[in-house]
Amino acid sequence: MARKPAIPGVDRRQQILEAALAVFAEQGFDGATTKDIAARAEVTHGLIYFYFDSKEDLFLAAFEHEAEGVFAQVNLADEVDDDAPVDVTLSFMLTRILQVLSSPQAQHMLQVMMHLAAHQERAGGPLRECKVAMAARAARLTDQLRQYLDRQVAMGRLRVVDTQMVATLLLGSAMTLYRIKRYGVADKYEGFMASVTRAERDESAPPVDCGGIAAKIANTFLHGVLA
Amino acid sequence: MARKPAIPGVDRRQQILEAALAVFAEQGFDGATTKDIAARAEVTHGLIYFYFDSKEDLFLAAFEHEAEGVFAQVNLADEVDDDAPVDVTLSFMLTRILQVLSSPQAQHMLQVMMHLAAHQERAGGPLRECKVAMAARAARLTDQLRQYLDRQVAMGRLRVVDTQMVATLLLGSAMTLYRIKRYGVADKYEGFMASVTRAERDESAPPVDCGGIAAKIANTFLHGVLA
Amino acid sequence: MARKPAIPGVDRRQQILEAALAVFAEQGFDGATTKDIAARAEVTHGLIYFYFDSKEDLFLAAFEHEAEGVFAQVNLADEVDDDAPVDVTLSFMLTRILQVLSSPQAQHMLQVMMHLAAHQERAGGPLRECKVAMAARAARLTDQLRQYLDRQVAMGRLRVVDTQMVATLLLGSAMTLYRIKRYGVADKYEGFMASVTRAERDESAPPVDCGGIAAKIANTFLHGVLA
Amino acid sequence: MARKPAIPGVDRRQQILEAALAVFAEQGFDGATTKDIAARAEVTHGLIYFYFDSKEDLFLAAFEHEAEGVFAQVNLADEVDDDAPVDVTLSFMLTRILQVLSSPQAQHMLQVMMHLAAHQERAGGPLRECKVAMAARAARLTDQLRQYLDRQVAMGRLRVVDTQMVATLLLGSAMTLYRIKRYGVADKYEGFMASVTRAERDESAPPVDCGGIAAKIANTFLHGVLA
DNA sequence: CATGAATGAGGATTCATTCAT
DNA sequence: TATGAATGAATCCTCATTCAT
Repeated sequence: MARKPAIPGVDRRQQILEAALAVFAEQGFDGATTKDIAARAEVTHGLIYFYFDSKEDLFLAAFEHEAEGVFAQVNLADEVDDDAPVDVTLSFMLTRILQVLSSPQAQHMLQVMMHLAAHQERAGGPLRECKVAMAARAARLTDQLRQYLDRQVAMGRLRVVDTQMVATLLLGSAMTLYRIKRYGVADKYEGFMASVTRAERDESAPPVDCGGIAAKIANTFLHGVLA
Repeated sequence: MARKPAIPGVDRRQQILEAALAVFAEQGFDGATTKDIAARAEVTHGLIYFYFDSKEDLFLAAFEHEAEGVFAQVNLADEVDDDAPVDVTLSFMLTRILQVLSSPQAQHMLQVMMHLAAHQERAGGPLRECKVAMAARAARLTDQLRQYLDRQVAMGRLRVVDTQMVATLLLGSAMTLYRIKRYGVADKYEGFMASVTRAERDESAPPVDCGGIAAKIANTFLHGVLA
Repeated sequence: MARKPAIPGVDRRQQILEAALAVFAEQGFDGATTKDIAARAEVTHGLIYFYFDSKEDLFLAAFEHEAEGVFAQVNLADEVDDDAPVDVTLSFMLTRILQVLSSPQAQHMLQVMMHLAAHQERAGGPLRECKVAMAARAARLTDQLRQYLDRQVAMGRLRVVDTQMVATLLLGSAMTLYRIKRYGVADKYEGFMASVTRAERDESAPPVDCGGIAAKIANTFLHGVLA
Repeated sequence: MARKPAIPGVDRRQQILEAALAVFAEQGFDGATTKDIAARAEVTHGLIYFYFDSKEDLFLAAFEHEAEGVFAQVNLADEVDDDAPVDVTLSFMLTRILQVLSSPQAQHMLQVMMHLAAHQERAGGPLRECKVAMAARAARLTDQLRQYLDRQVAMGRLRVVDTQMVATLLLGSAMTLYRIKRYGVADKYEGFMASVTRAERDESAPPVDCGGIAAKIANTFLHGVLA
């Protein structure tokens, strides 16, 4: 895991990849410059083109590089006990996801995803495959959660609802709260759009209580808010 | 060479503003070029600088121009009947919001907001005030919803929960489902991130059933999913 | 002499001419913008092109407009008394010239002349005639002074010298000292190039003692500095 | 497309610097275009920005680059013999200065100085430091000459006069005559302003007789013109 | 006369990309 | 591998100039 080895010949490619993800996260694809990336990687500008064919190529590589690692860690299917109480299992799943998304690497990736999501035209190019790949990975997560819900419905533990929708809302809610906890403006501005509006640089933000968020969400969705 | 004020009723400034919002929505601030905007507005490149001082100025103007109009239409507080059944009122509120967000203008604005949300560094400049202004507007919505929830809790119609969080989740969920219905990839890729990953150009997309979405969300949050 | 009459219809052309000279004086031909000139003249940008064909045309007009007036005031030939003592006459002539150059109008003109003098290529265009016209006017001054010197040499009051050169040096010295007194950096930087290096905006500079400068120069040139 | 470091001995930066000085000399700061400079340097437009941050940066670099070299060659103090006859020493000093100013590099520099001198507003920016630096260098020259004069006054060889003024006039006169000899319009237009009005491109102008000019000036100032 | 909107060419600057070394 | 110089297209912006009203 030698990072930035100063000693030449070691993994410059790696350095570039990491720097690129960071810069793309902050500035977006268009806003990022290859020179910035080189500087961040402590590498000469030209070297980028030894390892990568183009800015786009670099973007793809940097993104997939991290995406692979991050998503490999989340596999809801393997660890689920269908017989455990629903609230426990649900909390557990959401906690797991939030924990993975909390890693610094995942942070950059999520940020890049937001840029990707915002773009339209540009995505007509090769960046599109990136979006599709992401969507697939995301879909896998939702699917696993939905399948769990389906089984619980079959077991009579949950009432008959649109499980696809519920799975989607559960995961979306987790993301929303996570972003607010991490970047959210204190009290006033917390809101559904705050999630979209706050994304400031604050690497040193306090760790988020993943378990707590997960539990609150699970409780709300399971019991509802009616008296 | 003063040309085409031929069409006298047409306000060039307006055309530029609208074209700008559309292009910024598609490409983001960095990706958009003033030339593209001019072309879209069917205006010469130079004219932009007659009306606006800079690309940034144009961005701000275009954004605020629309934001004002859009948010003015959503005022949850005025139309709420505290005595009506909770599910009716809640559905009504969410429907209202979704309807407003469905307008083409709002679409562009939302897209731009996503770009804004994704950026970090760039926001250090004058674009930041834009984000802050947005956050404030968004917060107002959440607040109104939360206050309604608070009153219902006081009336004993809802159990005691974190109303701020619930309000946030309700609005966030509405947004998520809306995006999926409108842009979502059919079955497979619908997922919590699909909301973030799909945002293709499809002006001719079928109208979204705002009332339906609202009702489903209200039902889920109110009653929970337990059997 | 109604200046800037606010009441429309009056001499807008005049206003523009004056503003143009001032701006050209400060910024040079290339540095000046027609918009700046319009603003200074409190006139709309477009109006300039009603009165003048082009920036160049305006430059020429503004320059000649003032040059005519200024140079008309200096006519050394008419007022010279060949029989008066040389030092008196010489002082008188130099004083006269310096006084004329002290007027605000002349200041702008001189400044513009410096810009003109500095340019080469550009002068290949129509600005060249401007330079030539100036040179002719300047030459007339030198000639008149030289003719006076020639007559004094013939009268045996001056020794036989290169009168053309002396005339040139006398006028050049007057200019040099004038500029230093008016714009010069206090003590340290006064120098032969200071004349070329200092030309700051200071409309409110104290009036220069034209007579004093003239007397000192006359004395120096007449008697020399040897003990 | 890295091309022509083919000619390895040629320093591109140097080429640009020289081309810049030449173009700035001809056109002034505003009139010069970076494209012109690039063309003159036989370099692509973009390369300028590899070596310099901006047009202004380039201007400063080009100017100081040459100024340093030129002024280093003129050091009146070192070579003066206080005991030699005044006319000899004075002629020597002026000759020295004129010779240095005759070099092609110095020519460009002087031209640029004239542009600088003519400007006011623009100088409010970073170009101002340029002017100040120049003024200081010029002042050094005058000082050295004045100190020599002071010593001669103390030795009783010169009468008591305003040595600062005389030094200034001597140097100014040298400059004036030099310019006239080099660029002056034949007979008619030679005059005190011709110095300011003529500055045409004529690289192939005949060499100026520095010694002759110097001698004539020294003679005039020392003995005066009275019979 | 006067205005202000409109135009288009050009200017400084940036940036992805290439290539000799 | 690695460097850094070099390229040229594209970008944002300015400005002289024009013209309908």
